[in-house]
Amino acid sequence: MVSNTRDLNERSLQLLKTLVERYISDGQPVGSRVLSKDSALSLSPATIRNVMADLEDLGLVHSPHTSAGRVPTVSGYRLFVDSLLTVKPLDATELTRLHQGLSEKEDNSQAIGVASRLLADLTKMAGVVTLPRRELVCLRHIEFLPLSHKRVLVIFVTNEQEVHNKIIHTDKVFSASELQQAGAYLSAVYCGHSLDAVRAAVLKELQDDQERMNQAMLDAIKMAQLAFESEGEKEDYVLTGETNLMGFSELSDRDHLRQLFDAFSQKQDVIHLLDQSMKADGVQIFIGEESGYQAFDHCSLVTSSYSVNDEVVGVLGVIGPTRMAYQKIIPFVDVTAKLLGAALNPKTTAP
Amino acid sequence: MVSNTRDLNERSLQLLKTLVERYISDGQPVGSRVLSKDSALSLSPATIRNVMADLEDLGLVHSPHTSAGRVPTVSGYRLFVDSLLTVKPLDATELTRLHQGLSEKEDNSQAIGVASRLLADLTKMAGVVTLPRRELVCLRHIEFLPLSHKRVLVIFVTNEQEVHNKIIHTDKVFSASELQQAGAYLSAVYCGHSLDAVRAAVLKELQDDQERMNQAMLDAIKMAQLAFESEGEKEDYVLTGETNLMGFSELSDRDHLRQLFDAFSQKQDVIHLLDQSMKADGVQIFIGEESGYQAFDHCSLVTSSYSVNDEVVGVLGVIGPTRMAYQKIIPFVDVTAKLLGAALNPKTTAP
DNA sequence: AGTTGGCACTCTGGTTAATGGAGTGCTAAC
DNA sequence: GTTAGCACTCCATTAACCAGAGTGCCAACT
Repeated sequence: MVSNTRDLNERSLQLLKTLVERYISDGQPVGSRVLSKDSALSLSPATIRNVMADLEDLGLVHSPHTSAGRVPTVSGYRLFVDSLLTVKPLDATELTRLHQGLSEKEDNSQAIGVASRLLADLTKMAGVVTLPRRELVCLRHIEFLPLSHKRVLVIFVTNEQEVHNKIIHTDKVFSASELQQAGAYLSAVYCGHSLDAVRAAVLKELQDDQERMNQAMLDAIKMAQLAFESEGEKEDYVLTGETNLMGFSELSDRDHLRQLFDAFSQKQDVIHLLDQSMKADGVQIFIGEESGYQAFDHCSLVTSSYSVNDEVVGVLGVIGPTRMAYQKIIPFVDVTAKLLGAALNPKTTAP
Repeated sequence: MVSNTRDLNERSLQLLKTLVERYISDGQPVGSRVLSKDSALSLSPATIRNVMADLEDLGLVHSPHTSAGRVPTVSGYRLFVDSLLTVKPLDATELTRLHQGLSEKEDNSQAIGVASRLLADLTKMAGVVTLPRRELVCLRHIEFLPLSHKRVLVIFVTNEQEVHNKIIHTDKVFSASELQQAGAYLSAVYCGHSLDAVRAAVLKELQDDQERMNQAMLDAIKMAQLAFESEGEKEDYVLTGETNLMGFSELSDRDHLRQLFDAFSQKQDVIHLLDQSMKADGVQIFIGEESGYQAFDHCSLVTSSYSVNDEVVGVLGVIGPTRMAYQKIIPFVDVTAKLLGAALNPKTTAP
């Protein structure tokens, strides 16, 4: 079961490679005869059958039934993408479409949407892009509006133009003008800092001795604390082209499909998965069950983190059947990530 | 092909009714024998066959093949829901769940989401709720923030706590304080008016002689015009439980399913359809092809508009296979709409 | 020792035929 | 107008069969 490159000679690897390539393009179990013709090696089908038996022992390929050809297993795909695969450069039309779509957008969230759509349209699979991380984003403006029942509406703007809002509950009733002052004060003090930094600073203020602050400042700080606490949880993503997945026979089973779409609408599992690939940079791949989520058992996920100002802020990727053209998808996801990073307006730098 | 109640005697209608009910509950074409037993009328299967032949001539039922029972056609369903159906009252547990879920929410958009989920969960089909109409909503606060390149970020708050934002392009560059003044001015003048009213007032100002306004006021008005123009287009809805639809055998065809889900993600057809039912109040039903959208050919849509302060502000409904339990769904959608209307915080009344 | 041709064997997928069941339409009798 | 009876049609399931594809293994070859 150990699938290590060292266990196998050059020839076996070569054969595994052509087998995977062939299976990816045809979708049919591939037998010894076609493999014999397909591979550069000139070997008879019989020899190839011997090799196949070895590969099967190693758990790299699998035969659906006695007289079918072989199909790559998850480990087979893994070995393929890790050490065998030769990436295909993007073709020109795809590249131009990417460039066109992702040239400077005036609106970041628009760029996210476009990226997701491009991923889906060009790969004919599902495209997913996470929204850029909040913590790394910097505060530009904040204000408060009074609501009824000791509730306050917080509106804050980050980066160039992203508007967020939240309702907080306060201890006492504030007048509109008090709230306005608080907003002005906080805007003045914290503009240009990242949300992370603001959160930290606010906490520190609250712990420090509060002698030197007047009541209004203290109230403002308290509200800021409420506004920004646990603001990190609302991660989200834009998913496009889910319906493309319904076309694939390997996913067309009703139950699988349903599990998958359920996962999409509950979002949680997908977010976890994407989060994982945020840590590593560069392209990351989850093949079939590797993801650990049952819903994705028959899917693969090719992701790449994207960065603004050399800082990883999000992840994007493609979801499709395990049998996907990794040679093309991998570079494709890679450059899309880079282009998206470039397209996003850099955050206004902190003073 | 004319399916008019007058063309048919009581007995035929009675039989059609039991046929539809039976088909709804079983999903099998219903034959003369079962119908003979099911109906209160004591008629022999042979007699029933005669009646069925009549109903078939009228286009109310249809036989999948020579020796299958009958299945209601779209007109059959239509006649059923229009004149034959006896509504089933909601059962207690459903009612309590609705009440619980839709008791006063602090956040309107939260209530919308809950309503959608309840519709989906309790019917085991897909639930949809449109966001409340913007035009009827009243302005509470507006302000402007400068962006680069003559762009301005508009943030406005409507009703109690809904925050909207938009980027507009201005003729000249404004400073932050100019923009702040403009916001303050507009907020002061137009707060409490509906967006519709504001839009109208702004236009009027621009057409009137502008002598009595200073430049700053004029700029403010112009920006308001930009901010509110064509703001009506962004209609949207919350759809839940789409995946429930994958369970129905009549929709499980890959192509149909895909069309349907495509329609869901493109939204526009669904919006059109929902818009239509916004006009009529009370429950509205689209059966199969009646909707006019191919994607919904095998679906039915039961909707009801919901109102706040006696004004229709949105629509909600359930999407499922044509063969759905209309007797239950109709009252269900009806009360959900009423409860949602009640749950939504009434808009702050205009002065 | 590795490679190859040959051959028996297995499994699939499609086609055909046969059978039973369900339900109809029609006719003739009530 | 209603009903029983009957012939007929169509579907679904099962079994049988066949051709095709591909394997595994053995014995022969290099």
